[in-house]
Amino acid sequence: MTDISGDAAFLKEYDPTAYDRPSITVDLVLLGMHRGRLSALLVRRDQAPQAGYWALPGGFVAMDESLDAAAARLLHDKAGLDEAHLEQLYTFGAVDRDPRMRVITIAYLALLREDRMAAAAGGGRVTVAALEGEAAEAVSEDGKPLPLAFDHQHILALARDRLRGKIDYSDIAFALLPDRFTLRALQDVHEAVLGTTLNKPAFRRRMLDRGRLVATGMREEDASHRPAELF
Amino acid sequence: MTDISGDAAFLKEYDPTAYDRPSITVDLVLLGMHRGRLSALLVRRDQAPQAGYWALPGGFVAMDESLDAAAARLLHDKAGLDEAHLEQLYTFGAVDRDPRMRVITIAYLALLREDRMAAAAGGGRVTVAALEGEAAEAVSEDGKPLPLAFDHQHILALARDRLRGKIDYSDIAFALLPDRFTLRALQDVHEAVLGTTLNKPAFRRRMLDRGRLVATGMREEDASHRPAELF
DNA sequence: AAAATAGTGTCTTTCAGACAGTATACA
DNA sequence: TGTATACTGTCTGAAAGACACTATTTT
Repeated sequence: MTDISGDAAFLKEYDPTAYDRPSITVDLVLLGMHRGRLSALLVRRDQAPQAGYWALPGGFVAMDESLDAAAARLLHDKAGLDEAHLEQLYTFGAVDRDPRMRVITIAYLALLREDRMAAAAGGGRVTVAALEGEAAEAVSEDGKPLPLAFDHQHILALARDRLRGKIDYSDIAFALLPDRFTLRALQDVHEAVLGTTLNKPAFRRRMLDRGRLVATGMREEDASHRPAELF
Repeated sequence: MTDISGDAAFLKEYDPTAYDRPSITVDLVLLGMHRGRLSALLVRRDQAPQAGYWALPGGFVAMDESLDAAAARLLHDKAGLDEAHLEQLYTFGAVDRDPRMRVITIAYLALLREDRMAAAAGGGRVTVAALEGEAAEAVSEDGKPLPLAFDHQHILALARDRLRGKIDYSDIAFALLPDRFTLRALQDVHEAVLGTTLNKPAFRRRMLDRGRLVATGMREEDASHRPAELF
């Protein structure tokens, strides 16, 4: 053992064009609230492999753009959004994950506000699927399970798990809500993401003690009572 | 907006060989305890760009191996190890991170036991560097800072942060210790990783209550008292 | 007035930090 | 016997869950 080093630096000096190289894509997991549930934006494939299956929107990485830039470009092109929480999720590189050729994809997690999700819901090849159960299975609005292409079901589950892991120590929940929202709405988002039910007073205390929320004096306009609004 | 889909599926039907593609490598961040401090294994570059600088061991991903397989192969070739904690860390894809060509690297975090770190320490082009401070700067055994090649300093810092984030809710600390160890040794590892000092009774309680440790009746052989051994 | 939901007060449990104490090895 | 370290008991304070209560709107 301890044969460290040796040939890597050597190989790196070779003419790069002499090697076969995998194709590199970026896939986006666009998550947001829709009809009270955590949902994802999916595109129906209409081409050769896995036609009819649903896939994450994605595209190739250009030679002159970084991975983050490629993800931002795709977010703009596919969802018309320039501002959204966007973070790298995980890189998937199984040899046969795409039957046509070797494709390595860097998955990005993007969080959308509810109105953006609703705006995209209508289109024919685009759908908004609720994520259900431990495997984050995609389910259409009328309750039917949607079959996912390639390893995208797996990617979806990982994105949901990442969101679950980060939601209660980071600010990402705010990315799923409009500028002003009620504490009840914030708690609904947490509950939908975690798939649990939370204690109301404890939730209020935690959120307010954290100091990230700012009370606007304004009230909600609706049926029953009216809550103070917060950043 | 909502122009989702459209050209990505279209592009994917093109002949893949028609596109330029980045080179794909896997880099390993090999972390372990050494002389009581969290340390990393580094290799000195002796070739053209950044010769003399220190780098993470790495290599190209073959067309017929997955990313995980490539990381495992590199771990075997470079450190002679077949069993170690190995997990994907992050993918780095800045356009100019390597001056020679476009290289995207998938960084993996590998955790080594202390004896493995010590075994590798001797070699000429290989060193074991302690990680210091907020930026996880690499420092040689005689206290000199080691300049890192490319964006490897950044990768190192991210690996250390990942370790910090996971150490107290996962079992990864055990990957840094031999099969049997004392609670004091386990606490030392936690403190070295976190860069803090921990409360002893509270630490004991947490670890024992977790139920992952199993007491062997055996005792340490040393100077003062002797602790029960675990896991 | 009734219903519904926002918002609060308080009790209890849990758990971490702090500190002091006891136990067992070696010199 | 003295020193060093493993190990434990207990107090205190912070925070979460549970539950009941008050407040303010609409119908």
